[in-house]
Amino acid sequence: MFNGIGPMKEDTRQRVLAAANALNYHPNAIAQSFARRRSGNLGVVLPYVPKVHLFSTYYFSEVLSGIGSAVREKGYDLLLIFREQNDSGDYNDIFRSQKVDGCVILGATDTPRDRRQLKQLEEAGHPFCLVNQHFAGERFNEVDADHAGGSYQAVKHLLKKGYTRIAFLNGSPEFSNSADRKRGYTQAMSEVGIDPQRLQQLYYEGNYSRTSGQRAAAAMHRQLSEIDAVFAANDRMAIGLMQGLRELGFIAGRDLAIVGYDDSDAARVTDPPLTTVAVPFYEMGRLAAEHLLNQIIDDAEPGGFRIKLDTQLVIRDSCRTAG
Amino acid sequence: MFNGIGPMKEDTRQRVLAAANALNYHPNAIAQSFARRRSGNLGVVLPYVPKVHLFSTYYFSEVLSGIGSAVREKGYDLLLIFREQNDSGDYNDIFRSQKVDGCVILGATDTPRDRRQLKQLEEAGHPFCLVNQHFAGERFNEVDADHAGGSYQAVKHLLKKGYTRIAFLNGSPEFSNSADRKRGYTQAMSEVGIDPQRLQQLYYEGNYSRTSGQRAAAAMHRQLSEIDAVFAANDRMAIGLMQGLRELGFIAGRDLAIVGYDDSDAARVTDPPLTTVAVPFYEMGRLAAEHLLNQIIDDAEPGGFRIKLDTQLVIRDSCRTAG
DNA sequence: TGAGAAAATGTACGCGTGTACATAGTGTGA
DNA sequence: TCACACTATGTACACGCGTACATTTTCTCA
Repeated sequence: MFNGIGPMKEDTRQRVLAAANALNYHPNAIAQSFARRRSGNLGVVLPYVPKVHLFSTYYFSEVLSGIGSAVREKGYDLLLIFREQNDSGDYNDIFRSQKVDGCVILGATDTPRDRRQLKQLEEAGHPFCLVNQHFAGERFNEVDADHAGGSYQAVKHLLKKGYTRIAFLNGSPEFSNSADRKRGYTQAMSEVGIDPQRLQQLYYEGNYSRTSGQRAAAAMHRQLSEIDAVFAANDRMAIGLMQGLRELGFIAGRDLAIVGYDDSDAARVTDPPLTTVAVPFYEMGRLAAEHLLNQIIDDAEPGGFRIKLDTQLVIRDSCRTAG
Repeated sequence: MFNGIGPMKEDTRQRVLAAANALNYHPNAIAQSFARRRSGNLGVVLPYVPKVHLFSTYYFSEVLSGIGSAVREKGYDLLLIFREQNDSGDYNDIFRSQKVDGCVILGATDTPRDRRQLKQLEEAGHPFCLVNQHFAGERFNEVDADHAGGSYQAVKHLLKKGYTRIAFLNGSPEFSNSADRKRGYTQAMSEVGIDPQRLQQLYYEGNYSRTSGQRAAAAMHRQLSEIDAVFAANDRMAIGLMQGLRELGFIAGRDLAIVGYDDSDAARVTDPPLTTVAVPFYEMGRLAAEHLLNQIIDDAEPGGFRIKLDTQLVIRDSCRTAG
């Protein structure tokens, strides 16, 4: 009735609208969904660990806002789906009940399990899009950021300032962007002739949490004489690291340089303010939802889409030591 | 068919289940919603200012996680609804399309406009619950925290440490919790005999953003000789204030004491760490969704519910000056 | 063993919309 | 003016499930 298919006499149109108004008629979205066999919902999948709240609030809320903005413009609604890690159920469950027409997936990991499940989704023809995650060898829809480039910039900056003994505190390796950052770091370091074996000594690993950064401080402390800078894979770890080191008597920005990653709100409020790499999370969410909905609604983007946005170094005081 | 109404022979039950499995049958959630005239969705309304991302990430993501946890347990889904401030459309629009059976409303303001719209919702019989907001004189469902008490504790703590010239940096007055905090502050100050007129001189107002805290620093600077402590209505403003003051040469925790509010992640990472008031946001979200769903699903809680949780002072270094 | 009650199962209809198709209307050119 | 094409409007059915109610079976107690 209001589907706008076929032209209509303007007069009739007005009369109907008036009547609808008079009767206080409002189309029932569920009945519409039912009839056109489409939910009008876009799912957003978030990793969910019971009791542990979102591990990176900044990242998720930015992406979510971006998705929300795109979704609103397309007249879709946004269904939030928390996915438990231990879930025996796979991504397909999300689509089974047909409550969503497509999914933006956040926090997918490049593990055999997730890979398999995503492949199943693809084979079942369910539209989805990965954000901030790249699956090499697959043709999944994805919106990623150039983390290799961002890391390269960050490390290059440290090198330019004269630091050479640059440790790398990476996050969980199951995320593709961890590998990306490692690549950027390695490239920058290799270019100035630092050999791979040395790089191994400079490598630390956390899990992107502040606590893991703090823990790394202790480990780093043992070889602190051989380190004059640290590049951390996200701001939270960088901040934890700063705190941990401070407790051991080492001040970031004075005794050694620290660079973070994400340019989260927190990076501005630390002491000293954190040099970091800005990632356009909002825009990434927006683009992911936009393109995915194009695909769903208009059958556009037949080949799918793989977008990679630029990152940008933001220089603050945490890398301004004597060096 | 699978509604579980009426008993069934166990044998039949098994056979049907087996068949369903064999045919890879999955009930269609939309058809179910349609038939039982219930969406199975709980809406969560977030204030949305285009281009400006969520103004208090910590608060929203905590509440959202809590809601998510309750919703999951009840077999409901979570529909995110961004509400533009200038929206001519009212809260009723959310229910018109019947995509949600109820709503948790975040960031409602105690303004005539919002009040009127909420009253309309109530009259229309649409279940909803306010979080972190109290409407005096109404019987709306709500889950609030004891902000008057929290503020009272905070200020009392400062007084006990010997500070008496305590300024109050409040947030936007249209939120009821701003008034609550003011009340707690005023009570604590009055109890030690500080007269109302003096309190007016000590009153500042921001809008809960970090920038507004930073701006307040300039204003405060003019009468800094008469201030030895500041109680800020949230952490973000407290942090902005600390930064602003630092630029003017005044260090929190050394030259004057600062207490924030929320116990957000950021409070732990500032220098010095921020004394603040912890609010159980996660629990609040959880309770709101839980009780609201009880009301919706089981017709429970006939009189509605009004819950108020305790807050707790968390003492860190930002209020440890000479005082 | 039979009648009546209770439990189990089967059946048909309705929910509110989209859509394909049938029908009525309008316009154009010979 | 008639035939034809094209456009506007009207109609009926399907979507996949819940549910009320009709029907059949089982059970109970006399």
